[in-house]
Amino acid sequence: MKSKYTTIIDIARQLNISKSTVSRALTGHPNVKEHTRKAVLELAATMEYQRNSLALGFSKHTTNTIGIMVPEFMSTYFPSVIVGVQDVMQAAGYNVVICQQNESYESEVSNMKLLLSYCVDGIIVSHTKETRNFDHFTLAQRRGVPLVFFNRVPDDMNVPNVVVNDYEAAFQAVEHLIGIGRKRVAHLAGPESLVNTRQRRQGYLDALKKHGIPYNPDLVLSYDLTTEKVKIYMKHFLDLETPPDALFAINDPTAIAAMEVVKAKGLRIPEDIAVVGFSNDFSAQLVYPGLTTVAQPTADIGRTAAEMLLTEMKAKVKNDYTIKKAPTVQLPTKLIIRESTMIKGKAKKR
Amino acid sequence: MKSKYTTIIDIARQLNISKSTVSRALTGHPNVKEHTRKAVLELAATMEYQRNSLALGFSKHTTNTIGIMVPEFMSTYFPSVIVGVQDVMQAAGYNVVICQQNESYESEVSNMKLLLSYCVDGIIVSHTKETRNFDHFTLAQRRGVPLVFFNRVPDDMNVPNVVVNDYEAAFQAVEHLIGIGRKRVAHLAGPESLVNTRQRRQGYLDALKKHGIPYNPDLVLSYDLTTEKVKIYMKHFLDLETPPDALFAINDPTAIAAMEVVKAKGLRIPEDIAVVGFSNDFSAQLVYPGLTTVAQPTADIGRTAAEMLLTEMKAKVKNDYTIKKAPTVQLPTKLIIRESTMIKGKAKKR
DNA sequence: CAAGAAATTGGAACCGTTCCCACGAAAAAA
DNA sequence: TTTTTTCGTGGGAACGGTTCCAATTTCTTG
Repeated sequence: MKSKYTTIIDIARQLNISKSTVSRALTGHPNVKEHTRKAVLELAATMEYQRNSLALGFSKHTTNTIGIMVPEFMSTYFPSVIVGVQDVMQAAGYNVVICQQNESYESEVSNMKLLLSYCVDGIIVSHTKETRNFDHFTLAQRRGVPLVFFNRVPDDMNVPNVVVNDYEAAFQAVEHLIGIGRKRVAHLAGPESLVNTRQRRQGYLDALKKHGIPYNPDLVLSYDLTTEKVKIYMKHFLDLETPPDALFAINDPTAIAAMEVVKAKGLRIPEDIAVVGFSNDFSAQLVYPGLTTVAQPTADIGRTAAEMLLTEMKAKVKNDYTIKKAPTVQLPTKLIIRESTMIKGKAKKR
Repeated sequence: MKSKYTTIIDIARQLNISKSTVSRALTGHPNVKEHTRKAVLELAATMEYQRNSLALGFSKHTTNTIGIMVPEFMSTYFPSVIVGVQDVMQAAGYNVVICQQNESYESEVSNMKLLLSYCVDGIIVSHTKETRNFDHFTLAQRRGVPLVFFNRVPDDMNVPNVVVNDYEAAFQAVEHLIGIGRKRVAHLAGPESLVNTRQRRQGYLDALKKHGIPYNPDLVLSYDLTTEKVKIYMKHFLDLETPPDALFAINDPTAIAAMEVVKAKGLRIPEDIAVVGFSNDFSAQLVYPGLTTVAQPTADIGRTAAEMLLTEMKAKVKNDYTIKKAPTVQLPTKLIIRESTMIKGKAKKR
């Protein structure tokens, strides 16, 4: 009665048998007499025995648990990916613990060390916007803990990852804006540290080029993804001598915050300025007018990343991606056209 | 070189000292010679030593980690509470792992056992809509692991919890609807299993009673919080011989889904039917027209729950809530009035 | 019925860390 | 100088479970 929980030793003592036998009975080892097994299982149930995963993980160095690290989860993007991951992992008998970094590099490093020190069997990661040093990721690899990245992938690391074609999607989005007759397309880009930022901007640039629209540096701003900055930058755009007639935003929260500024200034969307976002957050369909955006298959991204991680974990000999090419899966996106880019007459009634 | 990570034994061997001394040096025990300490810390750094938390937790039966269990996180409510929890817990030096149940009772039970088997030091919980059996919670208590509930609190358990006054908030919300002249206020309630459902409904009923509006059972429906059901029930309301002129919804996603139905039927909000939600999700301000709703101090709820849990964990002698009253904190709500209940003329321009 | 095979069980090692106890050396007090 | 503290260190138990190996029991089979 010294501790509040039951151990196999308690059970062994009560039944007057050895803890080895109790362990065998509980884990379903075949070489246990039916009579004994039944006695053990019954007593375990009445004593509310529950296996101590710490002890087990400690001795076996594997925990049947994976971690998922996301930079934030106030938009629906990451939660929805997580649900996809849990889906596959639960079916495969793994537990999933979630770590949320609040876009803080410090949190990312400490959470990575937390997961490693708890001997998780694998980690799915999308890094923060502050992350420029990837030592904590290579540390995991050196420890033999498989990593799979999604969405935000460190571009100078050769790691398994699941992404969408940001370049192509951005290209299409901007081409759509040009297609409805816009010539002065602004771009609110994300932080330079994210590979998405660079690829989406390249898509933007190349779409302009293809359609013979000269690149105007005044219409492109990188920012840190905070709402205050969107407002400042969007006001700046609108105060230009010849303001933009369209905006391609790095993501939906950016687009929505920008739309607020446009509406506050009394301008009309899409007549005065058309807007396109990215990711098809839940809010994109709610905002007025409905936001045209690039839909990402979020749940599929999660499921695919989970399956990829399962493959990595099952590899008897750990794959060494310093010498061989890491697997990459690219999932399709889809441009969802809503009122924020629908020219008059074509607009759906609401 | 047999295993991929460094242990204190490796360090001890290399320096030709005992593992006890290494342990002391690493944990900052005062009785270690400065020279020795320096040597250990240096070697630990170059060997990338990292403490095995499993071993530590296993021997000390405490892990400096707390768990938080939420039923879902596709709305902004739970993520925002979690951020509040992390805020306080990180400052207090605790790690936070998040478990998401997808509103599944099974997940809840298995995640609870997962957290217990990993010896977390405490758990913050909001239970799923399916949860009717609370054995997995009492199990935690019997193990001596403190629990703090928020939002959804099991009502026949005496447990520390952080809530808002659902009754009062609902009462005010419905009174507001009556105040703008509505007589036929419908209520889309949640599942009977949630205490919020019952309290908000009681607030609804009492507000009607206070203003002499007879209760009409046709205008109240409980449902399971799935989007499909909202559509069916809302259509049902609108097809009544004398349909409602206002709706009080159990939460914002419900209100927003209901608004879709209203708009699809060509009815105007708020002219034909005014709508009030609950919780002030991020989407409440985005939807058109803006949704009147009861704001909850989500981050504060998280912070308060975290502080309450810290108190519970620090209690030398575990509080036994079978004999004494558990602490409860009730935080204030605020009715946010937006276009969905603004009668003509008063409506803000958009 | 005895010998060998198979089934069942007990004993002990192991996993990494902390912590208590003991011991010698050095420092302080007598 | 001798005694008492203090300091720094080493040794070993403990934590809970699995697993290998050996020992014991039970079952086959000649």
